[in-house]
Amino acid sequence: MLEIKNIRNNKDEIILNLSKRKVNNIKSIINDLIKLDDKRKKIKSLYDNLNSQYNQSSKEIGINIKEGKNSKIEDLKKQNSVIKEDIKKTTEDLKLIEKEIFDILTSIPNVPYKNVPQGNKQENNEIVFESEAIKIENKLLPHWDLIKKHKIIDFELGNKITSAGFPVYVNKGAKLQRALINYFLDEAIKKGYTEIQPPILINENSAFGTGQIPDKEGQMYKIENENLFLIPTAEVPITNVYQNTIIDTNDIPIKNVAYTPCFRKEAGSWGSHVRGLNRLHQFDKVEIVQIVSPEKSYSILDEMCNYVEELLKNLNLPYRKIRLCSGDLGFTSAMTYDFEVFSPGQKKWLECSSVSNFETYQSNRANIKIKLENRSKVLAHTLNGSALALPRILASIIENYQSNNKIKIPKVLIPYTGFDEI
RNA sequence: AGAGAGGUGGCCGAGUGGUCGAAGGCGCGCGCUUGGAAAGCGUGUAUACGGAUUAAUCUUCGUAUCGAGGGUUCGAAUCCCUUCCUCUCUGCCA
Repeated sequence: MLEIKNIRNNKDEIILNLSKRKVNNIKSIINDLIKLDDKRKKIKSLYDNLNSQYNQSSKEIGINIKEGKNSKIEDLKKQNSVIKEDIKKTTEDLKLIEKEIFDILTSIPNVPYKNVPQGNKQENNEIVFESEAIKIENKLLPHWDLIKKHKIIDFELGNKITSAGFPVYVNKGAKLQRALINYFLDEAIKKGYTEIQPPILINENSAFGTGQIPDKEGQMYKIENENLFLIPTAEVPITNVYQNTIIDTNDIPIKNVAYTPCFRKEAGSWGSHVRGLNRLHQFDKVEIVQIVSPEKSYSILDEMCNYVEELLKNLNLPYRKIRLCSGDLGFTSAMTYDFEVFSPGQKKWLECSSVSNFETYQSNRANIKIKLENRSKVLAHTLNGSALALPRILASIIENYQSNNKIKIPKVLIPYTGFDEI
């Protein structure tokens, strides 16, 4: 959620950058918002003054009771009963306008960073890097055929015990999955991230804090009668660990990593692009999260991207790095890089990581601040990235490492799998 | 799940209707002291919003907040209701 103060101070810049997104009438929305806020300030002043008067009278009544001046007391009480009516009315007005402002603020997406390319189409995304040596051989099988052939993932079994989109990893498939998780966790720890094992159910407050609700509520599985959601990503619990905290500047940056399963309804998804491991309702992901000071967040975004790239290089998978255009940018993100691995069996790119800077959009909702040396507090910048999401990495490994009747295991994973081929 | 107890500032803890945003202690910051440190002394130490001030921070005044929400009262940390959470005992269970 944007800060109203920031909107007031940098109105033109915000309108300019927000208009890169497909938000209708952004200029008039912002202008109306500022008018509403002006009104709010006036009402707040009135409210404060009335309460001040009321408190003063109440104090005087107390003093008069002690001194036994009964005649004055009745006058003061009468006076207060009049003020009380005004306070009631003003309180209602204040609540109403605060709600109105809040609703507008939560409906505005994050402001794209200045160097986010503008556009609403896929081709407006900027390919920052693309691996060369990509195998395009017709004999290469898609991963769903290889999976069946080698019996490492069973989709029908998942259908039986749950429903579509919940595969069962079997035998070496399960071991490979576990190897990837451990490898990703260990690498992140080497880079200074602290491992966290969070709950995979979150409450409404946490879902609001990172921006899943109200915007993406329909994408999450909700637990009936509990007001809890299954996490769509570890970003939610990990970032919300710091909700309502003021972090000392010496404890910045905060770097956390977590492995969790992730659950997404993916409502409206259908067709060939959901085949095999391409899109699942439950999948595993290792997520890195940083909470940093505002002036450093973009260099940290680069640092996180470099880390993700390093993983992809170590796995020796063809990949590309994409700077998302304004139209593809997530609601809460100011700037996002996507990483895609190549699937030679499908002859297409698969998104396997998304690294984003949310600037203060999440920290304003979740109330995460940094206390600076001079005792002032600023909203922190939050960032997160998949490092990495498993299924498409797995698909890419299976397809890229296929040969004859085998699938080789990437070198870096062998210590984790204990076998070098499937 | 049943019975009981309880939720107060970074932490501990006092406060059962009146000037209480809250005693006292610990911790931490700053200053004095010291060759340096400890001790000692002094002083400061919540958050949000609004006003004044500022480039901004700081500062200052006002308002709100003692788990959350509502109620009683001129006045609520204190009384009442609802709700969430924690602890102890009993039950169940990986």
